[in-house]
Amino acid sequence: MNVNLLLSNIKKHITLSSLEEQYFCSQITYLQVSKNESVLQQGNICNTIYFVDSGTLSAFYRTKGGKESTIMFAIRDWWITDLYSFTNEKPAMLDIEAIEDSSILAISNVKLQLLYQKVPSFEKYFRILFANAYIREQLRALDNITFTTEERYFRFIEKYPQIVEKVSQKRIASYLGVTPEFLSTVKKKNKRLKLS
Amino acid sequence: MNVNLLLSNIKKHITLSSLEEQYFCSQITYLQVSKNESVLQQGNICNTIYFVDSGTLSAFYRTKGGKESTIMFAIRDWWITDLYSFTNEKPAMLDIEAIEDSSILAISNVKLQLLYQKVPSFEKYFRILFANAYIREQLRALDNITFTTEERYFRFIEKYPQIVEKVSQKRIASYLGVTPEFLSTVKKKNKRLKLS
DNA sequence: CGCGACGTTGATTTGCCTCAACGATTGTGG
DNA sequence: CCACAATCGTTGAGGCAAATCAACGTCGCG
Repeated sequence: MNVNLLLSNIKKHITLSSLEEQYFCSQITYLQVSKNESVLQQGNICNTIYFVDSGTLSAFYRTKGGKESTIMFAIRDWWITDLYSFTNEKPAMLDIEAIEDSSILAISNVKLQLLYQKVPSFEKYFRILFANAYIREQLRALDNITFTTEERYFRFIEKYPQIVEKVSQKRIASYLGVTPEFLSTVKKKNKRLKLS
Repeated sequence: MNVNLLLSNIKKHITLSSLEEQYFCSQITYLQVSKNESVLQQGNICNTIYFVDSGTLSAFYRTKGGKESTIMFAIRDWWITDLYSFTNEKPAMLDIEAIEDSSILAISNVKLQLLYQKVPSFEKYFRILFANAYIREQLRALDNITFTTEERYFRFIEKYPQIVEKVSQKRIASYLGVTPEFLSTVKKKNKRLKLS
């Protein structure tokens, strides 16, 4: 396992002594998941947070009708979990799956609580992470209630080009809350405009 | 000024020595705002976070077209700020206004950073707060992309009855991202259903 | 090779918006 | 304290955006 990416992510926000770094690494576990493999299923309690070292994961909600609503994508250098289930120890609403072969670092809830105690600067690290996640989601809500589908689509591909590379049109539609068919016509319309 | 509500909120998550508590209180400022008064205007840098001791505030985005998109409401016992502007020290996208006469406790960015240093358990407090805020916004995004307007309306009034008491229909529509007219017809339709 | 998922296109339907008009309520200046 | 203006919620007519359903070509995969 390779913790360099994760460590350099952490060091953007806090500094660790070499002892602390060592302790942290001893708490991390490594796992590889292949495309379409699941790391969390709706109904189970999510007791792990995942850091994507390589590959791409997606978290989504499966409605009774069988439709999927994508909550988030996680590419290289992103954390992902069902934070609701994780913090409240309630059954997960979300599924989390790899949408390509991926290498993942993981830390359990129990070990994270210990980590907070032994290395309090991780409180700061996750305080910053959650604040940023909150800001992102707030901006997403703003987009959802303010802009048309078309505008939201182009704002998305501008904001997350690295995700667009990795993820099918269908999943982007599911993230935006529209049908794949409609996304297709939006693209076509704008292609014509560009050419003329 | 009365800090009891805020202190009891904090003590749900962390414990403070009496010295720490005293220091914290010395950093807090008190302000009263009357209905329609603004505490933040789009374009200004937001360097304060606000805790609502009594009353109700709302944060919203004003589009070029003059439409307003409500990002959040803050009632008694809630924090509110433009966190994007606050953490990045960039011009605020949001306006924050009192929608009824309100009593507010405030702490500036500078003082908050000091507080983190002097009383590190506040890292934990805000870590938990931001995590919860993140979860809430994620669930909101899920609602936005998964459910119809009608379903979202009833989920909202069920989830936030205390907000519904305080806030006009127009603002709820603006929070849900629909027109007040349409919300009106949704209500009417369901009133008829209940009666029959 | 053949099956199944994906992206595309078109016809039809539906949800929601726009605009306009109206009473009811709130707020405000004389 | 009243008269007037302004805002809010409601209702209806008409239009547009997006969903649904169905059909088809393409590609990756077993």
